[in-house]
Amino acid sequence: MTLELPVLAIPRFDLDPPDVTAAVSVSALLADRTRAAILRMLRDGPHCVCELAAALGERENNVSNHLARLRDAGLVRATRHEVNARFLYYERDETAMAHARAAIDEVLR
Amino acid sequence: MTLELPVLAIPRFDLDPPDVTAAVSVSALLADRTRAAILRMLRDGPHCVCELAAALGERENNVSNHLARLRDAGLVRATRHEVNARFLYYERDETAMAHARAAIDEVLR
DNA sequence: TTAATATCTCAGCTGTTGCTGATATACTCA
DNA sequence: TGAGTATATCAGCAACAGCTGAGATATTAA
Repeated sequence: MTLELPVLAIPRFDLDPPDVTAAVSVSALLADRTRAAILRMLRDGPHCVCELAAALGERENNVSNHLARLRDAGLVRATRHEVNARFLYYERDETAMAHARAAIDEVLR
Repeated sequence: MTLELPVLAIPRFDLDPPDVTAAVSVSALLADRTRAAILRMLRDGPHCVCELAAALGERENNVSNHLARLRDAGLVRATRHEVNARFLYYERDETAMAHARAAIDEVLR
């Protein structure tokens, strides 16, 4: 398969810059091993901070910080456990996740 | 819709950390407005550095730097124009783009 | 060959981001 | 109520990434 170039080399200087702010915000969140792993782990169901921290070998306050970033972005939310309310279980907001995916797809598709 | 939590609050400390290195690398590339916009613009066909720089309001050496990052990652490649070989036209490697998308989908899906 | 254009490379500065350590809050159980 | 557990918050430090400015290479046209 061969490259399709304009017949004459006449650069166009009237092109509009695409709006990629949504994709960039989401990517910045995913561009960290801890946050990406958290989102991947929450695919399989809710987890509390101590479970995530243990699995990732990270300190809990560190994981908590990253969860705060994801919470601020609306990608996850927390619920206290009914039986033992000292555990905060985090789960993904699947609607927000779908939007995030769509924003990145707009660039990569 | 209600949150599905374990009946008893018994944290699991035997969970495996997911491998998210591919998704993190791609996201780091997308987490920059210039690079994301370049990839989006190249969706519509090849462009030379000066076109991309003009559309984005960025300096050409800056855009060239970002293109080098995308090239090193295998996401784009460059070809000199047949008629006027001083223009380097960049195009996406759609196979690499598909892999990038799959890596991110593994986290967001 | 010389001048101009298009692109690349890189050192140095700077703003951003993640981690650490300390402290605060919330909940449970004795 | 007090001790212990789970989580949150935040200031300060260190590492990293992007931009600038300068200089190099490649191609074309005069």
